[in-house]
Amino acid sequence: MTTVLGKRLDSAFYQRSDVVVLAQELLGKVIVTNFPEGLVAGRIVETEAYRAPDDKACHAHLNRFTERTKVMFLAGGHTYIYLCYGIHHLLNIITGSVGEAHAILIRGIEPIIGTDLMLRRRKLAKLGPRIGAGPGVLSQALGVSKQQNATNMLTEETPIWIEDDGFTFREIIAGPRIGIDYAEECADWPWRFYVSGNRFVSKPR
DNA sequence: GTGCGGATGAACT
DNA sequence: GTTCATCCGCACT
Repeated sequence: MTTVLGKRLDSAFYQRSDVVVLAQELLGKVIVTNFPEGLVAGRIVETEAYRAPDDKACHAHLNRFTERTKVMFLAGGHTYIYLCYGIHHLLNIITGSVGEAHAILIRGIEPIIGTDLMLRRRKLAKLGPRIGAGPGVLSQALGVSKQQNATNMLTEETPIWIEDDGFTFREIIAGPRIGIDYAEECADWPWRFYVSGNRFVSKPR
């Protein structure tokens, strides 16, 4: 099983049921993609937790089961990637056991490996926040799209996986999630987590 | 079959 | 601060 900096996160990590804790623990982990054009890796600096069935912002609120949400009910360790605003592919990590439709949205990454390829994919000349700050741009930098939806990152060779290299950030900040005003009282839940002072954290509108 | 709006980003003013 | 690109999922007929 290919790794580049540490060991891959395993089922024991992904399949715990507290998605809000896991969203915090994902900060500092390294997300890797390996496509024919090259391998790239970035450290996760911003996440959001989405929990079924009680969270109104979660696509699987009340365990709603549709063609789109069915992958959320798979075992922790699968990807959930969907198209938002008809343009942006948003990358989520499914957590919990089979039937628990929890997801963690990756919202910010700090490039570590393959920065040049990420810059090319983003059509940028030099390194800056626009390479990885925001859920849409980070998917573009990593080269992921809906085609990688439902990837099981626990199997042998996958185009996308997450590693733990032992690194942890010191100061984590919690705040309300972005872009979910419709979610009523759930809109205020402080389930967005980010690294204090890191420039690859997205900016609220 | 149709209509609405969204877990956004970029380019404007 | 505002506008717009762009399209699928979902609810409803």
